[in-house]
Amino acid sequence: MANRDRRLVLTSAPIRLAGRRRAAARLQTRPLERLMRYYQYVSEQHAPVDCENTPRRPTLHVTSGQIAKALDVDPTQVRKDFGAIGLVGLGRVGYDVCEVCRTIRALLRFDNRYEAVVIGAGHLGGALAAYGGFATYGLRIVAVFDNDKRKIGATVGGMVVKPIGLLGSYIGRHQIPVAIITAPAGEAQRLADRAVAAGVNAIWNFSPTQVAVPPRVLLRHEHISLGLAVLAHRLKR
Amino acid sequence: MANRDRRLVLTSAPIRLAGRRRAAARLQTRPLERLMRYYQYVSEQHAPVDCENTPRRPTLHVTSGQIAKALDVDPTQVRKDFGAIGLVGLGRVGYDVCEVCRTIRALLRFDNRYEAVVIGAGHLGGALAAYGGFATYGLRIVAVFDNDKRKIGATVGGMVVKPIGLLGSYIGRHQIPVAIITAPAGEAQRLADRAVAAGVNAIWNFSPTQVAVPPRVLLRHEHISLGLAVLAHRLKR
DNA sequence: TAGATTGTTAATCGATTAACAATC
DNA sequence: TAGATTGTTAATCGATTAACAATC
Repeated sequence: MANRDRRLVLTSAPIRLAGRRRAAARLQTRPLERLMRYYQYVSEQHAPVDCENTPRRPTLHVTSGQIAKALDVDPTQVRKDFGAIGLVGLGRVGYDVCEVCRTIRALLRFDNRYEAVVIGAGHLGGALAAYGGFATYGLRIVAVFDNDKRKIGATVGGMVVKPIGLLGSYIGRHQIPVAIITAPAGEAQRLADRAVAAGVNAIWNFSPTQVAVPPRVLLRHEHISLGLAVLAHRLKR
Repeated sequence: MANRDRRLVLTSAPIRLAGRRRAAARLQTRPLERLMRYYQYVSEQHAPVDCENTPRRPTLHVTSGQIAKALDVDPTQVRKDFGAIGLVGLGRVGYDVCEVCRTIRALLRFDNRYEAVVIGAGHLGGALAAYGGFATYGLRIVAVFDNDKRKIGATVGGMVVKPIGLLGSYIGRHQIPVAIITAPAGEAQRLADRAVAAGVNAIWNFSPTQVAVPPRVLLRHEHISLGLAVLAHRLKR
């Protein structure tokens, strides 16, 4: 009975939105990453191509057990995470695949578009610039910068590499919120400083070193060698 | 006094090694990653070039507070992690920089050499193959495979791209323990299966999808878009 | 010595897992 | 109905933080 009341509340649009806002505000990195993994799995393995826009009948379902097994997490964890973002399942049936996808997309704001610049036109910078998959999550790379004369003017991921000298004015003029740093360790901090000074709100750092930014700027390190160290250590035991 | 005894024990080679083994066996992913970050920071910011082989006088020191501040962790955490791997500091002085580096290198077996193949000669595969930084941690990429005729025969990171058809025999003949997968999502599982069948002990997966492997095989996903989702979500609040 | 730093215990916090009634 | 699955509470576990004596 209490449960039934709750579902009624949750299907009422404005209150449900408020619920989502609260949940979003509270989401820590770990739960966020789990939601992301649920989304990847469910959208790839279970969802019909365009189910997010045109829900099908009969509805497809996925159980917490399926997700848990595929992603090597606890089924209870999945149900808890889903409950926390307002997803309600059906006993003996599971969760509506399209609703799962839609809810996570909305919560994580995949449909908000953000533009980014890549700083460093090396192999990794090129890989990121050329990778189309980020668009799914709302990120579009719009420019690539480098300070190597041999790279400036070359085409990377369909974009002409610009000199670092133009970085600040480009970010300012186009109000770019994200800078992706793929420069070598020795230059990462200096380049991050320039991007921050020009006004970015977030730094996504792929250089193999730590960079420091003011508290107002979001920072995420993508420590690739760190993953390697973990793998190597386990391999060597 | 108790402390003094402990230090004497720890400097006795065989017992110290046993201590390390125990510590290593217990290390979970999180602590391992922290140790790795400590190493990166201390070796980059504090260590003289070759201090691991030829310790300098006067000895350089680093405090848990310095490390904590730079890496945004708790100083107590640093001291605990260091204590757990047998590092002993000096009151009011800190930890011997070279000893920190040497101990972590030994514990994480950076000097053990492991060979790896890259499967997928796209931008990301090329970036990994060309990146020299992995050598620091013991990984050497020795071959790159692809099934695209336009890529086979091309040179990536100094290596000639081989056809996927040769993957199994190459891994078997050279006893390659690690396969790095940078193929598109749709092919990742099939390629992982082939690498596993050929005998690799570990899969380092950069494809934007989950792959499944038998329990005997180590698996590490490097979920790059996952980092993006976290960043984007925080940016959008 | 005085004061900064370590090493360690205890307290807190949060995340994970177990258990099970409610549900379809 | 019977049985699989959800939703939720309680218990466990581990990680983080606080506190402080010992140390240099």
